[in-house]
Amino acid sequence: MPKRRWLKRELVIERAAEMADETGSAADVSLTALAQALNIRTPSLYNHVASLDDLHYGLAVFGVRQLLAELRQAAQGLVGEEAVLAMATTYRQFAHDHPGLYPLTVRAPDPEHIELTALSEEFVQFLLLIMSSMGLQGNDAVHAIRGLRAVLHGFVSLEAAGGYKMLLDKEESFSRLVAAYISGVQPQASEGKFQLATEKMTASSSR
Amino acid sequence: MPKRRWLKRELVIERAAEMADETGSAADVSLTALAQALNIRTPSLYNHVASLDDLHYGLAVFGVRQLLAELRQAAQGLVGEEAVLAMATTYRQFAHDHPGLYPLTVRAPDPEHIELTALSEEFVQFLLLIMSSMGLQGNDAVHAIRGLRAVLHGFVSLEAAGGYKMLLDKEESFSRLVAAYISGVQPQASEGKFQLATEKMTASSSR
DNA sequence: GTTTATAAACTAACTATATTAGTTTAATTT
DNA sequence: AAATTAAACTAATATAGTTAGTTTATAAAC
Repeated sequence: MPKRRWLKRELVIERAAEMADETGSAADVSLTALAQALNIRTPSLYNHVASLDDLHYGLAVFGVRQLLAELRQAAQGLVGEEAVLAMATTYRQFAHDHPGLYPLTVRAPDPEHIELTALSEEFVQFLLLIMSSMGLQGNDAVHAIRGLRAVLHGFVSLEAAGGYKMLLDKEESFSRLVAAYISGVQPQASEGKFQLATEKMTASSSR
Repeated sequence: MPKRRWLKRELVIERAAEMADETGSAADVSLTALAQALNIRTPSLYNHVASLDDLHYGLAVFGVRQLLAELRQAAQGLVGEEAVLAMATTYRQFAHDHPGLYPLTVRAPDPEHIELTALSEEFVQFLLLIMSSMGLQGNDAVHAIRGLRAVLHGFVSLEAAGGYKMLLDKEESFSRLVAAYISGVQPQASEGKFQLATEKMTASSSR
């Protein structure tokens, strides 16, 4: 029974990610179960992760990196509505394929966690680029990103929670939702496609 | 130290709800902590709840009932866009006021749980009524409900997750999102306000 | 090639949590 | 006043995360 040296943090997290996606939730990947899957004793895991929380953090990094990569690939070469639609479809697919990992990608990073914070920032920049191709810039673009993430996350997490039990086609609900949001967020045609990043004086007031 | 007889399930759940909203998560209301708050020993809780899961179920019922009541009151006497906006504001406020309870209101009920299932059905009926006042019926209305819940849940849960860290006003992001969704989901003016419940042939295709 | 150092495994033990079994007792009902 | 019931109790168990201290295979240094 040799003392292996090849077991790295990355492998631990990958295995945990697999297990989380198999069971559908990261919450029931216990250190005990993970250690068993890796053929080591539970306390040995602490050579690779500092705590259960740290494992979850590692899973979050792992998940966000993969999600961002897939979204980038999906939107590659596309602009405007097409880019948003492609991204939306891929986002939803990721949530379906990774029911355990996905929820961990949502929690905003503790500023102390530089790696995840940087990834989050990349994510925002990527979305800003897409919004720019939609003709949205400055504050408008930030509001639009917040809205888009809310739409996507809301739909896929309600789906995962078992909502939408009626027989009606969920894909159509999703595409209608995204379409409705896009059409509602698009700048007026009269303003020209590329406006400056100045704050628009819209009707919506803040309190 | 008398053996009290006044401690009922309802009181246990109310106290648990308070604690969940204080700490911000139902997950860290342990039976031990709850028992201490009620001045009883942990196993005594099992006279009122069957398990930790059952406690969470009780909290879900408690939360959904309260949420639905507040939404009904908010939408009272309003129709169309105004009703939707009032409901949206109240929904978000509920999530803010009840950070521990709110997430439990989202999980779709196990069909075995008749009480929660009935409440869920009530919820849908309430939303259908509002959609009807928006001129949406039949499948259109169901798609619209799914979308609206996604929008609301998505926004408030991202907010709770600590997203939206930029300085930009969150209230404005929210009102823009709801406004965008409403404008995108509204039936075309040319079709008349009350159309029949026939399926529209829209562009969106399902795969 | 032997020695040394290191990192990763191990065992043992502790704490906290949910849960079950069996007992006692106060409050209600007869 | 007696009998019943329900809600509290004590005691004990299983599982989870975690820490401390030890052993040992691998990698580095001589």
